Amino acid sequence: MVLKNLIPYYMISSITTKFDHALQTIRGNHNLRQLHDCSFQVQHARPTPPKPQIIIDRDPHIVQYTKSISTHMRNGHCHLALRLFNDMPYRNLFSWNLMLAGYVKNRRLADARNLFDLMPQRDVVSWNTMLSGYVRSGCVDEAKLVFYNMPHKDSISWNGLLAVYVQNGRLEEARWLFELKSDWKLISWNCLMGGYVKRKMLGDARHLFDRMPVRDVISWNTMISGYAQDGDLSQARTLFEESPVRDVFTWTSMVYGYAQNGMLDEARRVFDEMPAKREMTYNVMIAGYVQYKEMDMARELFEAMTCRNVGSWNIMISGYGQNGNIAQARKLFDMMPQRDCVSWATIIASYAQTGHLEEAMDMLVEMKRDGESLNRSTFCCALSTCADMTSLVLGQQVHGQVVKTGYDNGCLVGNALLEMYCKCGSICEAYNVFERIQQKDIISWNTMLAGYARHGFGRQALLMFDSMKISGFKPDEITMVGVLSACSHTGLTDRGTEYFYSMNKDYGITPNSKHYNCMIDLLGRAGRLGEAYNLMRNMPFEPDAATWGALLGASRIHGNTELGEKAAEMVFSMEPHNTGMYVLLSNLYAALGKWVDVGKLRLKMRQLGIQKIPGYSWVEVQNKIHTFTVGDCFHPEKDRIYAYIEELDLKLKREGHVSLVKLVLHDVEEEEKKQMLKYHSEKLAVAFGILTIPAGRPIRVMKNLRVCEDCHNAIKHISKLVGRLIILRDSHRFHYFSEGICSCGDYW
DNA sequence: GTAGGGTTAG
Repeated sequence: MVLKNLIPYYMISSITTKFDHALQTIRGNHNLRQLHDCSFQVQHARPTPPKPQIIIDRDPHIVQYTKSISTHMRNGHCHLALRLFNDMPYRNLFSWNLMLAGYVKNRRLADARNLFDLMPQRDVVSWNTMLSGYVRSGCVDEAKLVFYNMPHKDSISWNGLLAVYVQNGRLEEARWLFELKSDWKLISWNCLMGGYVKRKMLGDARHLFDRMPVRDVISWNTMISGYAQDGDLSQARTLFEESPVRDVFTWTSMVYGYAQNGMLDEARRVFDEMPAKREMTYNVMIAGYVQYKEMDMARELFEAMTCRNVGSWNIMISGYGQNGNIAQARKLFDMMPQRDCVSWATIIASYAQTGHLEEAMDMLVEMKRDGESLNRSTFCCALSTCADMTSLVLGQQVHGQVVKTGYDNGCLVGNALLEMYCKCGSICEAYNVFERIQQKDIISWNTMLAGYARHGFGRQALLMFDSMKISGFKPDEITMVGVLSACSHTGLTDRGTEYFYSMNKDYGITPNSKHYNCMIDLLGRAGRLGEAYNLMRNMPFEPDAATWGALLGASRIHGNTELGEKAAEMVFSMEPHNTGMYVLLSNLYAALGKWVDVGKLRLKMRQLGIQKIPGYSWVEVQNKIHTFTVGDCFHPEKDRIYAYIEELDLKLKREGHVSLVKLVLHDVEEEEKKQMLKYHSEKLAVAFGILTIPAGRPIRVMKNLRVCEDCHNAIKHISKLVGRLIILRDSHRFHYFSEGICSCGDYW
């Protein structure tokens, strides 16, 4: 819960074990063709003994075998189980079923299927086991196939099919199936109701709940927690009062509901009333305090706990981390009697979030030293940290580890890798990663698209958009932000406008504030400041700092002081310390030669305590800069600039730094060039040739002055030639980019 | 010693 605000939602989902668990199988890519291409093989080395006509189930020898097989399977040692299985003098149906169930439990669906196909005979348990394998892995089609081929179906089989629909959000089909027969077991009622609750279809859930012939504590809990999580505490409370049975989940759901919605006193009242509390309930209550920044209350309860579990510690650490008290977080972390991977992930995320990126990476190293193996969640966390540090070198190291564990073609880790490479400006690598992801999801596509857009590859971004649609993905809000920003950064004003106005009709997406901001940016860049301003005025919501920032950016490009000052004023009223905007305004003045105003602005900044702008000088950059965009391809000195850049690259390489400077040039089609020329007035320097410097290492190198004088001078020289550097900074959480400009030699 | 449901926290 606490981490939700820190890292992208798909990452937080991964932290819950359940998701991680599900993920292992869902991403395992078990389509039918691959089912047969698997490692499982029953050895036929020893001649098959004469098959006993009657299966002697109680044969003590066989029972011994099956017991051992079961133990091995429980411990995840499939190969040992298989060896025993192969060694058995003969195999009864029970042992086959046991092996099958073992494979299913260990997520080795392909092996399970192969075994299933080899079975000399199958009973309803075999079929149900196979079905459950597909159900757990979310393979709807395969599950259906198994279900329809089953000679005999019992309530478990029916429930399996229902579950596979429910779990994959295919509630219409589930509903249809449910109406087919009337003798559903309680478990299936609960299953369908749970599906409605998960989808926030509380009306449907309640309807079902009211129709239920029998209810058990699970039915009540599902409904209560549904209301509680939806914030409908009065309904939850009513049901809670009515419920004939309550268990720890019933109580905890109520505490959770109140705590989540900030009704901490109510939550505490229920909590105090609750008999026989468990750590879980304490943790929920503490997490509530943490979320509403009541760290003292959280601490008090934490101290009062007689038996804390790892989760309790983790919540407290995350709470301190989130509230900026990193020292306290670290102290608790060091005090912990036991740590799990989440503890590490939390402390690392806390460091990363508070800007202590180096410490974050150090902890990562320490974590490995401590023997904690990186799992998917921690890999994601690590990669996200690398991305925030824009440290390609570290990111590549983590990537190496990922490859070793074989997580790299999974979707979750794949997406994290993708994001890391995109943020570190290594767009080609990003594309390689993208291609390797076996089952791409919408996030993969969105990340790749946004990556292209961010780095000025507008055309590729739009191509991505098309292939994404061809692959059967429906663009979502985030996709459209990427598309609009791609148009904006490529000068495709008309196309962007078209997308904006038709996205509701075409994809059913109502433009949100981010889309509007993109549009304002798009129009502003094209010099259509009036239109941009009007659009802002007619937005269905109040303009925020980003909106005004886009206008300020446009005003800077087109030298419109009046609008620029107004926009800046608005930004500063909302975000007085938005350094990027100070730089923009300062550059607007500088471009118009208003040096007096520049001076005034700098004075004001100093008064505000903004001595140096982090991220805007070569020495101080460290964390903020993701990509330096130098000049445009029509720059008169373009060739010389590139020559210098290459020279610098060589020099740095000679000093032993790997791939420090990377030059990316676009292939621009003739027609597009014309469009660009038309779009950019001569004054503009908009991204076209992109110099991408993975900021982490080289910058740190320079900070430590380990770079030779030559290189330092070369860098200075480049920026002088270019005249100015456009720094693309992305506030990645919003997929929206604001630009700051640093004047030549202006290393504050 | 074989197959099916709800759940909190990080």
